[in-house]
Amino acid sequence: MVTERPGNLTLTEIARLAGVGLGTASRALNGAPGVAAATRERVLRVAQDHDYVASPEATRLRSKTHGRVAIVVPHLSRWFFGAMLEGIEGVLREAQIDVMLYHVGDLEDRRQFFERLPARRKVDAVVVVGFPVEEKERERLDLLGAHIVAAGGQQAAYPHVSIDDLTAGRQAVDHLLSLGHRRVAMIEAVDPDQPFEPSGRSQAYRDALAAAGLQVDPALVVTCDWGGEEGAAAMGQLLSRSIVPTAVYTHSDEVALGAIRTLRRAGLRVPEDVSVVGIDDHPLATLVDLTTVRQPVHEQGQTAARMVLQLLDGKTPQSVTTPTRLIVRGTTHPPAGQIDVHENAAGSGTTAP
Amino acid sequence: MVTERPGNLTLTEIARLAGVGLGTASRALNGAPGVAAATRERVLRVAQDHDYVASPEATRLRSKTHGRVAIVVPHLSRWFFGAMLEGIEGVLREAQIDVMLYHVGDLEDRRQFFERLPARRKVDAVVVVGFPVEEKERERLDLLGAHIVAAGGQQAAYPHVSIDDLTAGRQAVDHLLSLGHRRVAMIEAVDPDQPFEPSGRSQAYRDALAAAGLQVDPALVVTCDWGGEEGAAAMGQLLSRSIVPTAVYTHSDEVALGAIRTLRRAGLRVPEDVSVVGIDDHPLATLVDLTTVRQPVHEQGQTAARMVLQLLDGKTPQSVTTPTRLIVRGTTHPPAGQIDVHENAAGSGTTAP
DNA sequence: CTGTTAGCGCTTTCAC
DNA sequence: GTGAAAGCGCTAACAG
Repeated sequence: MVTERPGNLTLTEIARLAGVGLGTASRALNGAPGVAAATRERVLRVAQDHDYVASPEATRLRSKTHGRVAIVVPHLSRWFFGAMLEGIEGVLREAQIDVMLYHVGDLEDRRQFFERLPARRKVDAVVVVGFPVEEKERERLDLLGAHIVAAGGQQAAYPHVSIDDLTAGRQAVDHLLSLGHRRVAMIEAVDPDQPFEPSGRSQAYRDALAAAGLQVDPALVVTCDWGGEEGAAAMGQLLSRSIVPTAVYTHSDEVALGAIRTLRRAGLRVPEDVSVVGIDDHPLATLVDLTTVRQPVHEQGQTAARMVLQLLDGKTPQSVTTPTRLIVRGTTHPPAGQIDVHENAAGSGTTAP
Repeated sequence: MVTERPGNLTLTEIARLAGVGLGTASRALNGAPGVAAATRERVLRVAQDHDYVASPEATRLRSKTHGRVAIVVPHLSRWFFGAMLEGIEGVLREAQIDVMLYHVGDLEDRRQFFERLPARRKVDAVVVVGFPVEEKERERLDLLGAHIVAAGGQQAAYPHVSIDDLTAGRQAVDHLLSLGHRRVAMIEAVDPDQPFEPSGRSQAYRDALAAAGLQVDPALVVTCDWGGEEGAAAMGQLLSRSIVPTAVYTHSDEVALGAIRTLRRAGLRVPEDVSVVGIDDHPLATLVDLTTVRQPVHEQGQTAARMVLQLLDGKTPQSVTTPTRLIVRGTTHPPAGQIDVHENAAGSGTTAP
């Protein structure tokens, strides 16, 4: 419990205090073979007493490895990314690997990240969360000389884990269709801070309608930036058009919540007049009784981290697609006037404000 | 643009390629004085061409500093913590400082963190977010030999930034009181994963009632774990008691949302029958028209990071308390009938749509 | 088993 | 100005 210069003795000092050579001290501390039990014991005690820890810089300098991985995320305050981070960090921490965080909030941040590569020579692997890495960026990333894993985005280029947007979207739209809706609108969300990327969730809408023998009516589709307020505005646009939908499919729960607010403010009841479905199963979705498609985000994060571990272990991980599931709650309902269709909702009553 | 072994030449090699000595190369790259312009130019070009970056381990080994700070958070998927993280990371990144992330999700994680001190000898400072550090833990933290800053929690021990819970709570409760409410309930939230800490938000409730000349009725107070579902259950408890409140003060927006769901499911209208107020101004609050007390979380994060920068710069930062502000939206309203009290019939089947 | 000796890649005197 | 040399704290290879 002797502690003066808080825990920064050098190995050499520890060795001297324990009355052994530098090499022996090192071996003892690292559990390397070839040290007498008694000697090891003594060294360990001295180290313990002085709260000794090896200098990571020095250790890493020799060992060529960093024991660190970088996580690159475009957002930090959105639930999806937080949950992903939590999943990744959890298994990495358990493996005693340090996590470095890089936030690339907008295009400029992103450009800088790939140009400066601040993680350069600092990490053994990087996990890219929730955005597709472009060709040019991939070249830069190669310079890191680190393993790369993608989480929450389709990335043919790297081992990755994500949901199938095509399926998730189908689950949402098919649900509306099977309730009997025919005028199904879509609010498609794009991330304004990232390069445009054609979305599987949008394709799913077209596929679902086609499968049901319906035409896509451009008047029923509107695009907005990702986010609740944006979804609310988009719903406003939809309502200003000639044709009013009986159901709205949105790309995310946040957008769905915004849409619902607009609908209610316009005096429309949800779900009696208009049904709304989201994607994600955000923790607050259940609190507002939102029908949605659940994706296991935390789990995806864990899986991504395990893939990193495999990579560091010299193995080649398999990309995985995590399943999604429709969660029927109170914001979807057969269209007004429609005399009950077979499929029933599990949701309980909601209220208009 | 010559790149074979992806960006991992050593300074020695660069020096040789540039036809200069090791020392000169180092000086040139670091913008140190005493290098002929032409020479510096040449070295820079060679380095550029080979995508050279110095080995951080080697550099740090000599320089005794890490250029890294740790952020310790108890939650990652909750908006508050994500926003805080975003604020901190932003200014740190701008200062070219790397961020290491440590999640201490529950008591066990927390114990391990302080016992193992994984950030030991790896960071120049640590930012503790949203939880009070105990005496014992502080001793361990001292071992890090790093600067410490606290964000989002009252920590007399360290420079810190946070809101004043007493004030925030008062703003919420006083609002209800000023609307004319007299039967004001409180759902107080505690973090089940952290040691119990008396909350300023609870004290604010007592203070506000006292100031209004009202008694605290234990039947109107219920405690729950932090979170929406928990808030919903707590509201259920409140409704099962003899006396039904006309207004409910909750410690956070998530809890408020849960409470609202329960109220509506019980057939009570919000705000006509019962008013509800939260704290935080969660981004979704506006989408559900929740009256709340806003705290500038992102900004708190930025401030905390700037404090870190000052500390690293040898200065002594001043702790700061960020102001909060009541945001009146649609979930609060004067009590029904102000005069006539009994028309509530809780739990009956008056279910609105 | 254990002490000694090279470096890991870099920064920083110190001479020239 | 610039090169050579001395470490930063540690691990690994080498002799004892």
